[in-house]
Amino acid sequence: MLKPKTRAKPSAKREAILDAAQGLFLDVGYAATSMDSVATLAGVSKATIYAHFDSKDQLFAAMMHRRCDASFAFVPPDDTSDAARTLTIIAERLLSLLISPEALALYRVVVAESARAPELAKAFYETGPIRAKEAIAAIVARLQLRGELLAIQDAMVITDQFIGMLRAETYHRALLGLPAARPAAQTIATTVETLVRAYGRR
Amino acid sequence: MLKPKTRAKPSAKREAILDAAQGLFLDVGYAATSMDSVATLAGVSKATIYAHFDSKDQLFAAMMHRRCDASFAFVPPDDTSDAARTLTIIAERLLSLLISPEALALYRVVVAESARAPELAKAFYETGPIRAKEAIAAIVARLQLRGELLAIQDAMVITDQFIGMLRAETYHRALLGLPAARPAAQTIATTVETLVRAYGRR
DNA sequence: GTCTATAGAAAGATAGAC
DNA sequence: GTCTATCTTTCTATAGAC
Repeated sequence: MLKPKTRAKPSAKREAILDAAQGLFLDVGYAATSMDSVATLAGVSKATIYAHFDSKDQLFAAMMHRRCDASFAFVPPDDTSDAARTLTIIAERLLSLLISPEALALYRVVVAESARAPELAKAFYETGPIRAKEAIAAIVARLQLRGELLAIQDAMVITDQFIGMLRAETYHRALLGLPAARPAAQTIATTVETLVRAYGRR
Repeated sequence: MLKPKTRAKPSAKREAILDAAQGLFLDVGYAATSMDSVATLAGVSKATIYAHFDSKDQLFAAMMHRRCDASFAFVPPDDTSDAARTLTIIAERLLSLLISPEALALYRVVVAESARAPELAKAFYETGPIRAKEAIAAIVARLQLRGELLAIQDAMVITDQFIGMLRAETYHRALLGLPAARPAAQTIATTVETLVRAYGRR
């Protein structure tokens, strides 16, 4: 048996358990989710859960990996347009990913558990945010090669600033469950403007 | 009796309870902190806690308010220097506040509980982040008045972008408990450079 | 205000039948 | 693999003495 238990072939009960665990972990958090409630929601017995997953921790980790794959699937756009147009499309796609209820809930619970389970936080970061970030940095680098953006700063740094400005207000408030102060479209527009002013073709 | 229980005069036992609650809530989270463990750590009986606080929720809220006052005391700098120098000092002070272990832990647990306790998240935001943000926006506005920064964009928007870029990588990784990818000083330097390139005097 | 003692419910995990 | 039943511990909150 080479594969670990948590990567076993999908079965109906196993998927039902993961679905239930996802709903509860993302809704009420790790500690407040009981294995009993997962069993009830999944329509199985608690013993069946332990037949598929060694512990509550491993169930949580399996749920997180499955959701990361689904929540951070960033689709890079064509980058044949000018900088402003390309960055705007990236911003729209990224922000709609980030402020989706599922992605927010996953981020909340991973942040909450990062002190208790550091390797989990690391796995999350490398399975989720880093992938989107590297995809965006590659596009920024190509914009620099084409002269659409000045190459006076590292593409990764510009990408970090890009994502940081996008997450500044809209995302921060959404993460705390507060109503938006500004429309997301406005945040996107001002972010792109600022980047183009700083790094756009002169 | 006008004042609510959670604002009663400080007593030795009450402070000990709050100290213990803070240590545990910030360390292991809300759900994983038991009233028993708070009592033991504070050196009091559990009944004494309930004599001072109506419930676990109210104990948490009292702890949060006390820590917000301590963790978000942003001291605005002189703003008689040029934009780059002023922004650098602000960035240094803000980032050292934000990535302090206490502020990170408080943010983690408030984010984690924001779905369960929305009014708590709101109180946190208004007692903590908003205060620092408005203090910074006021300085940005004065820099604009003095012509150190162009007034082509709202001071609040520039402030959001400023804070967003600062929190982008250093803070994001710190929040997840991951080692820093770059020194904070570098993030500060590139952030200030970008803002000055976009909004600095021509 | 502060304590001891405890009620009553619920937690994570397992034994053993099938 | 899946179930019922249960072990053992721990949880929030309270009763009642002082």
